[in-house]
Amino acid sequence: MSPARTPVIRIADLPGLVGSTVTLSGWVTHTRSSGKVAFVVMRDGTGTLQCVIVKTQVSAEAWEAFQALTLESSFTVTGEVKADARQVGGVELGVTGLAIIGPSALDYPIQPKEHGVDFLLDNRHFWLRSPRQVAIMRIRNEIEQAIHDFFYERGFLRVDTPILTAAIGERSGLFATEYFDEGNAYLAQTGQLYGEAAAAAFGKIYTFGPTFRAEKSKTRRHLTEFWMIEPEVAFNDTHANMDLQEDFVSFLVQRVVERRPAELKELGRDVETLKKVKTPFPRIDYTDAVATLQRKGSAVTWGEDLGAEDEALLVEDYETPIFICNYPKEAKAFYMKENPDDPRTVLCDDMLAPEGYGEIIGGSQREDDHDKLLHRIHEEGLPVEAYSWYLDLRKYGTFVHAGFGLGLERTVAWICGTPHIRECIAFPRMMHRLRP
RNA sequence: GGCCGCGUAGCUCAGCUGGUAGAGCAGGUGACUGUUAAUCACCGGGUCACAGGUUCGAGUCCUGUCGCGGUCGCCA
Repeated sequence: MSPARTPVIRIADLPGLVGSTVTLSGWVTHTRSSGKVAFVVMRDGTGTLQCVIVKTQVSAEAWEAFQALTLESSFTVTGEVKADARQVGGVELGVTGLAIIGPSALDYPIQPKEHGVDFLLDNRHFWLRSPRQVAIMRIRNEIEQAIHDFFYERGFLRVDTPILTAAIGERSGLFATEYFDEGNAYLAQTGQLYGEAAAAAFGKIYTFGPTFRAEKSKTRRHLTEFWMIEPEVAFNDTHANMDLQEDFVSFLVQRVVERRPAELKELGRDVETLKKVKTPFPRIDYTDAVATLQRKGSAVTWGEDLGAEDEALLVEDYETPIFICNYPKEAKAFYMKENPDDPRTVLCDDMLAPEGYGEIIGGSQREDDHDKLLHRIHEEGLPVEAYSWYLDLRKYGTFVHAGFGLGLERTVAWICGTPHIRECIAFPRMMHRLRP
């Protein structure tokens, strides 16, 4: 036998409850007092609510409880829901009772004023409570859900690939840790190679997980721990791969535009700009891109990877993301398939987001020829033993296949219009930031 | 790692060609019956990152150290 329970009411529920008396719990974001009338702004994660307390209409205990409320104290309040056009949700609460749950010490670090980003990140556990951060996290959540919906509806299988791996993947920095008698284990930089094995088992797969890069990158586009989504599709070539990428990214953007207008407004994001993100996205051959860049005054020469400045120059003429395809072999990873039309290049693409947000996707058709792949592994000086199972995929029923990796935080940053990627994950990990 | 910049009150910052520490916000006390980062009055609050140097005198100039940020490279 369990006792009768009343459902918990949240601030977001209140517009439908005008005229009724409700009890809510939450935290203080702000208090104001004019002597005998006082105002407390409560937040509960679903919204904010102004609670109006008139001294002559509440008990002495409730009035004293109000007096003792400090910023971020948790409290329970009872009152009548009243329509009030001046309020954000269109309602306020005429308080009849108020009790403190947990008082908040007077030195709560985040005040209703401007703070520096570094200070805010030191207090990330509190910063997350602010309306802007709540909006970013809700949009991130919307994007994550949309990713799962997109692939589920298309018959993809989600595969969770290992985070602890033997050295495999790309050449960039690895985080190492001792692993029993097996020597070092490394935190995964990509699930792709496992994704390729899974694609041969299930046809269409995607991974969704954390990845780790130990480079000492100090830019607004880098984290040491970030979340990556890596689809891999059997029998897709590089063209089908780009079709999937543009369908995917435009789906994510339109989903946020449709379902999260309030959050975009909170962030001051221009929705019209996002609405322009429709397929097809321009596909620019690397060789043509270099020519364009040289015409624009860049010093790049054929064979070099494109720098951040070059990418910005290319993107400035477009309102959608663009693809840069078929880079020189030397600039790209060993597993990318040689371009049969120009063996100096590989069948790959980078998707560059507009407005200077940079690369959000890197993709390629994979090398499916056993001997060519083995040759590339030798060329890169990689340990062949570590890749034996990966080579086996080409030995036992090799298959044309392609895939890509989407950086979640970069995508969230672009869609939200945030200046820095570090606001786009709850607890960012960077070179100089391991806590909170 | 290269280059550029920053470090002054709990927070955001000002502090000129060197002259002995400031504002706003936050906090405390009081006033106010409709405020939206309310307003008004009063109050407390500092090893000017650290260590040297120049100088009669250094927050300010010089050197070094530490910490941090931006940018580039690496990539998503």
